[in-house]
Amino acid sequence: MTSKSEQPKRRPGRPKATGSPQTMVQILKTASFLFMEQGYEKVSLESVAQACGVTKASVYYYFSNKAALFTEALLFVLKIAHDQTVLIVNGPGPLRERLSEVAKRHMGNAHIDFETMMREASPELTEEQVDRIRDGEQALHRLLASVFRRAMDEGEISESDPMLLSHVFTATLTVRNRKEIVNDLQTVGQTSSEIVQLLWRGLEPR
Amino acid sequence: MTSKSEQPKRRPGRPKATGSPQTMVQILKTASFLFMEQGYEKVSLESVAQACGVTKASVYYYFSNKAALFTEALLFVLKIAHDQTVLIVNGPGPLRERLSEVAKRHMGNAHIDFETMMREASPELTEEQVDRIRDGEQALHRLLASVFRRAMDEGEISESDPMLLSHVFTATLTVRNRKEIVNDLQTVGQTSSEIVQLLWRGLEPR
Amino acid sequence: MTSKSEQPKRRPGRPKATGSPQTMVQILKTASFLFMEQGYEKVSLESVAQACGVTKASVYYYFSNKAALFTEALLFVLKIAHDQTVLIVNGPGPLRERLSEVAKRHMGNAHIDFETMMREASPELTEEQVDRIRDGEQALHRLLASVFRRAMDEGEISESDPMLLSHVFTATLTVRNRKEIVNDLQTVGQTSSEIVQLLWRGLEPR
Amino acid sequence: MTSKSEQPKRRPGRPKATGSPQTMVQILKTASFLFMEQGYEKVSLESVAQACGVTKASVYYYFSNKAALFTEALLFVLKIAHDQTVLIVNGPGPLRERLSEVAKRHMGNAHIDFETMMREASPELTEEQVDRIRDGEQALHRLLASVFRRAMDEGEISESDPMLLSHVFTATLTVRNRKEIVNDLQTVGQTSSEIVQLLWRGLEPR
DNA sequence: AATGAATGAGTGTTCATTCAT
DNA sequence: AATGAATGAACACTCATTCAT
Repeated sequence: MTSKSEQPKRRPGRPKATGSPQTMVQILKTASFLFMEQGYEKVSLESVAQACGVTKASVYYYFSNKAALFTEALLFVLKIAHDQTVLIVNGPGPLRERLSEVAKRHMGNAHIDFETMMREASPELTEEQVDRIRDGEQALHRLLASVFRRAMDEGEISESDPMLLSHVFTATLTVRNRKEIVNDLQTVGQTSSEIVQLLWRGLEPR
Repeated sequence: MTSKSEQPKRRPGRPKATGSPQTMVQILKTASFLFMEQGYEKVSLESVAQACGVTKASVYYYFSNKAALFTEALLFVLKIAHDQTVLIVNGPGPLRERLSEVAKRHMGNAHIDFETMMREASPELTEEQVDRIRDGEQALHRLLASVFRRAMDEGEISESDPMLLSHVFTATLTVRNRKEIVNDLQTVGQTSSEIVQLLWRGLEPR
Repeated sequence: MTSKSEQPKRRPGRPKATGSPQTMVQILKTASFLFMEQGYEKVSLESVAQACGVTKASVYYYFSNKAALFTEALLFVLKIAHDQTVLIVNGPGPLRERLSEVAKRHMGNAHIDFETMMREASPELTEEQVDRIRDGEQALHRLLASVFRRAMDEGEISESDPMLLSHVFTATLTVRNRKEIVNDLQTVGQTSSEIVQLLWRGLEPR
Repeated sequence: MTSKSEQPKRRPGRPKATGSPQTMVQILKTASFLFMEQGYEKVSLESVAQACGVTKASVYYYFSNKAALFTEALLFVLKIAHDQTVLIVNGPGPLRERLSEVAKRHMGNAHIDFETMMREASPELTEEQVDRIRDGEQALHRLLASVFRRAMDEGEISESDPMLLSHVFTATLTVRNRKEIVNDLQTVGQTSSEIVQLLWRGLEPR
């Protein structure tokens, strides 16, 4: 945001970034939603454009190709998810309730498995793009891991690999995609609570 | 009416060429692998055919269209997974070790989130096809749920919804898709053990 | 039907002609019906085979390819039409009534315009095949023309080119394909009578 | 809200390139010709595209699918035929000569039987598309019927069903497709005259 | 800043045809 | 006499991408 106009043509990093942010943000939001809902292949640039009320060519005006749009869109949602999560985990109350809250948030947004989407999209992305997305994802996991680490240090939860714990925690949340489960239990809120409770107490009787 | 009705009525034409189901099974196996690895859209019938060393038209000889092939392929892997799992869960030893074994098996096979794949493919499948796949999937979950149910009855694990438990358990296994995790820990075997342990003991300190 | 077994391999003319006539005739009849109903392209050999309860390969056993089957099928129906027409035109009664009868017959069978079908099929036929069909068609027209010729000689109808007359006569019969007309008038019989009357009296008032 | 609402709101982006409808009309004309010559199935979009010097994808840019192109193409020729016919039938001179003129025009254009083509295409068209084409066709028949009606009222021709008359009249014109006839008589003009004369005077001697 | 037009490469699907049995 | 298996060529259709304006 600072020294943008200094260099005449800065190649790496976020590519085209001129244009009224209005339209660009609109495209980004729409694309994010569609990608998270349908995955990489199923979303056509035509559909993104239509949903924004612009033409395909306009999308290309802001994003050099589908891979770039996908990358920015994912970084966009990861950023939001991260920010939301920071607010929640740093909030007050016992860890377990904060985790339930995080679970509720995630299960309300993500519709398709992140890993599966990446597996689908990776072949079309540049290495750099994959790395950037991975970084965004890692940030989220590092955030959760740090929370777990702290909780272990304070004896709030028992000892284990915090990073693995973060992955297991988020993996569990994909249960929300399974219709039978969520329908049976009616509300996302209830499901998320149950899952966290399950994870919290473990299988072993005590 | 001569000597025709004496013999078991040998059907005319080229006999079913004992080695022939080979091709069909070959296609089925290949398709299963590719679909589980890349999802529905990404797998082209061309690629399936090529991987089998036959032509696209040959695939159509055995399966009337992509949706049909997909359906049979998934039922194929679900059947195998179910059979494998039956063997393991009915085996000897403590539940926890049997679950680790199941986890190891699953993580060695499934590459992409089942739900995500179904979400991708559903629009192209007939209702009946979706139902058949769902049934196959349910069978697996019912199997696990019954195991959990029994373990609860015997006080081996603490009480909770066994079906939800089954979904959470399988969801956790998708962690294997996340390269960093599995790579860091080197072996699928170790990861699966750690995950089951995590699930077993829960987060709460005791 | 006579000196078939004399020469070892007689190439020209009707090609393969072994096999139980049963099946062959069945295929011929079925194909005739389908071709007359749907035209050349729309009829797949698969559909012919299925309608006969045999396999595609069996069709090939009797007819070397689609063009050959088409040719034989058309000659088959033309022969029948010719025979039927001979019976009618040589019958008793005034010409006008015999023509109405011919009209009724034709309109009951032919569903698609002969010329249009030939235009569709010609590019796939050999010159010889086209000629043979044309000959069969011509025979029908020559038959009608001879009838007209005789009627003119006897002063039963006024003088004109008998061959053109035959073509005009048969062309008029295609009116039967136009649903509105035939539906309005309810019966094929009535329509054919009306058409012949129209042709008979002409437009000019007298 | 500044100086925006003053100007007639010049739409952004590349203007409609005055010469551009060229391509669409070109495709329409070419398709019309090919469909009228070869029918629905035989015309591939590839061939249409090639004949226009564009790619298949360009055809799809203007027409959403083959059925749509077919519909527009037929409406296009029906419109032209209607307009031409209006000019002729409303012209001066005796009805018989005007009909000869109409015959000459039609026989110069239509190459395949309309009904047969519709029978071939209908299964692929939407109901609405079929209706639109039928409407266009009916318009032509109603036009001719009205001419006949008037002529009957004025005693110029003898009484009969004017709509049937229109169908018979146009059916007769398909004689032009039969090569032998038209070739024998050398010119379309002469054939059309002869046909109309035949229809005019009828078969019955006077 | 945004667009209409055009394209090339690919996808699922169909079908006539062949051949060993 | 009849068949199961396999194929190649075509076809309708989609989509990411480019470019002049």
